[in-house]
Amino acid sequence: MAAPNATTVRDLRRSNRSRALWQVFLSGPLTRQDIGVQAVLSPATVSNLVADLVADGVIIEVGLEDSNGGRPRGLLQVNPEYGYVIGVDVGETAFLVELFDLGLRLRARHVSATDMAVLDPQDAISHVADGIRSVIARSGVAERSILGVGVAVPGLVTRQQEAVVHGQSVGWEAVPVESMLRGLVDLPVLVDNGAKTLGQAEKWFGAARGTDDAIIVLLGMGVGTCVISNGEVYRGATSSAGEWGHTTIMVGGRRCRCGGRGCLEAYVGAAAIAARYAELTGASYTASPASLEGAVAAIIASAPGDQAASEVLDEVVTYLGAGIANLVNLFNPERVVVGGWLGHALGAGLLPRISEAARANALRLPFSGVEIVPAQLGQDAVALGGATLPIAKLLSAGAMTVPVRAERRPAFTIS
Amino acid sequence: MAAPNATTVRDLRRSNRSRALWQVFLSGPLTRQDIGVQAVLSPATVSNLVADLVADGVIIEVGLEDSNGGRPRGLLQVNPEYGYVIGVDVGETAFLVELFDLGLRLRARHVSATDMAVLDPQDAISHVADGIRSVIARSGVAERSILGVGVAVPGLVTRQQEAVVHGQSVGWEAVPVESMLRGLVDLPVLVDNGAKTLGQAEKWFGAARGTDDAIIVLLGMGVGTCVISNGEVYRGATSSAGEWGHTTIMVGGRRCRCGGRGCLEAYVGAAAIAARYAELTGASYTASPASLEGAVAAIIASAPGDQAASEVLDEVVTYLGAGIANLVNLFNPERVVVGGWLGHALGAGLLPRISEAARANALRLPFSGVEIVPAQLGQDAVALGGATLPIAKLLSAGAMTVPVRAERRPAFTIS
DNA sequence: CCGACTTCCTCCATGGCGTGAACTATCCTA
DNA sequence: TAGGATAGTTCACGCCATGGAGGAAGTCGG
Repeated sequence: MAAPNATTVRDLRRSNRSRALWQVFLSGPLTRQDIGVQAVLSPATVSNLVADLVADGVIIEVGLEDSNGGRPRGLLQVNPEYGYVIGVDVGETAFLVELFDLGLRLRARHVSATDMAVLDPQDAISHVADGIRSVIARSGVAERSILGVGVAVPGLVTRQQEAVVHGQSVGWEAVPVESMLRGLVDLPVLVDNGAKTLGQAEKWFGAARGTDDAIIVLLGMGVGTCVISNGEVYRGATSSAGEWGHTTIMVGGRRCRCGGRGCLEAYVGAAAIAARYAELTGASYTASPASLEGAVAAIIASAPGDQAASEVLDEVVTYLGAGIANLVNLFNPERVVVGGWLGHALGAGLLPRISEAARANALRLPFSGVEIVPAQLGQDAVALGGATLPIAKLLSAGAMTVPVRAERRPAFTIS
Repeated sequence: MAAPNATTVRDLRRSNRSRALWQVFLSGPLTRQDIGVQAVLSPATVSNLVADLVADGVIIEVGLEDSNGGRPRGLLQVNPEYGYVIGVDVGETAFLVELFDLGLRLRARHVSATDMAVLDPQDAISHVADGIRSVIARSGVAERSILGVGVAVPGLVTRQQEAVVHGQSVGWEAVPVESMLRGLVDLPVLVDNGAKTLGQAEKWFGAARGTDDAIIVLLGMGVGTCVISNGEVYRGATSSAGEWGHTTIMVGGRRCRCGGRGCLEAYVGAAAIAARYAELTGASYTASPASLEGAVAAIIASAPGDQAASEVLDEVVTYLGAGIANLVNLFNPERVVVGGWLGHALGAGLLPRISEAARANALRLPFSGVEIVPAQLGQDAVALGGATLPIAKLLSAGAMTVPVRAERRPAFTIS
């Protein structure tokens, strides 16, 4: 994970520290020997690094492993009290701000119901800042021990210098969330797309754990993915990779809210399901994001007996299967995780059928190496995912206080 | 490019050697200063490394840069005579074997027309081996100075221990090309999918040069891609990523030779174009791979006046645009390169329309950062791409004779 | 032709690093 | 309580990149 391209012996040290630390964080508690094996470091080096890390308070020794005739192995873990992180979920109907320790135990939470439709970006950000101040106060944690804030937002996030959010669904056009928030709270701020943070949470703690090539599919109002490649979130050139919902699955097909035709989301998105059901039953349909979840749940529940409902779901299975097959063909993952509130609702009973539909549409070979599984974390893990952003930064830096030393040149790029 | 995850100071040396060498190879001739800037190394280190590399004969000093009042800068280049590589294109109708020096200058070529349909894998491989022996003999190069053979094959390539080829279009089922060929020629053998080798060639020397996130789209009988991510070929879990031709673009659509329905290839593949034209004109159509290229060229040429032809091409533009848009949404590249023989044929006149169709189907933001350009290398670059495989291996190893030292443990993986 | 100057490159002392081998710590068993 | 086993630490060693000093190789003006 994030091998910090080392060129000097000092970089090497940091790189090794980082490797050891990642291991302990993700699969701790671990013995020194485990670290050596997993991070490919000699016992002497591990001992040396661990001593440093313990001295810095980043990791702590928690108990001993039982021995059978020899000195017992010490168990090492990241020190939960080393620092704290804040994760923010900027949702379309509510803001969720959560403060965690480094063990990802929730220490404080702040929820504010809001309607993004009537909130301009400036107001939204100041609500977020209020939430941040609130969880800090409530948790009683010293502000200087907070490592950073990770903000998950709906919509595309691009980064030239700072993260800028383009939230089509909430009417945000090039909102520089990162710098705006930095002006309100004096903490490191990291911004990323909600699907990507949730995906990272599933990768670290959920159904994508232990996989280096996975795709987390998120179904809800919108339809998105988080692609994990080589153990890291795949971003592409401007960090907007994984936009699956508006890929064309039916040329010239149904109209989509994005203005296009035949987008996947126009067939398997929550709004599409409700609209299609209404169309079949002749019911008058008024889309309201708030009631959508109940409406879709009702359709799924009534499917066994209800002709229209089961027809709608058949269609969802078909299109979703084709869409997942496309992902399998293009990305060749070893696991596809189906999540999002709609994913959970469908997954319970329909996953085998979706899987079968994917098999029918995918190439045999890539499909044979993939497993399709339900997500393990709920929608509330978006904020947790946000909190992973500053943690990833910490771990990749090896939890070293950055030495003040001018970078020689820009980053490493070929031609 | 391939930062060899260093953990010891020796690894560090090799890593830095590798960085310098990659730079010189890809953007040489270069001065020592250039290397320092691009690879982020101090002048002293560059000097040191270069001295080593020159002593090993890997790079050579070629001329001096003009000075204006100071010692002139020496220009460094990879020594073309340091070693030789062989690239093999296992095509469906011919085998092409080419021997290059490290400057990628062609030194010898061997072509053998063959019909894969009537050739079993064992025979095919022995033809390839003959070709390899032939180019070695013809070039007069000492066998021990040959660094390796890179073989580009049609079909999927998976690698557990050794590369195994699954070539649906040529009827190959799990053929262990790597070990078979290794039994016949005493050289390092590397096997990869033809689209990926061509893509790597475009990335190193062609239209994808200088980009870290690109997609090379290959149109011909089949429809495939090579995805470049972070400057390297994206492979996925089992190295079969990028299978674009059989992604569904039209649920329940036209039948495809893969057995599925609505695959992209069934709309924009060469066979589909010819078949569709025949259907519209009522002509009897007999698909023959050999005549296909001419038939499609004729359709394209006659399009301005021919109603049926222009209708067929309109359709191709529409579907291809949607397909490319899907790639842009999912991978967020900064460049899409359109190649393959059909790509060249279409590209000449239709690229603007294809581009426009892609724009119409892609999300605004990712599309705004992408340029769609024609490929610069022809289909014969598949063998050249094969030759890049052993070169990549050489460069990533820093052209160091591998020290015989037991690896401590498996590779670096998280949890 | 010669010195002054400029720029590039190399050499060297220094501080860091990971490593194997020797050594110490800590437990179990008898 | 001694002996054995396993875990962890210390230390000398060899290797590395680096800044600074100094050598190399040109240009330019006289």
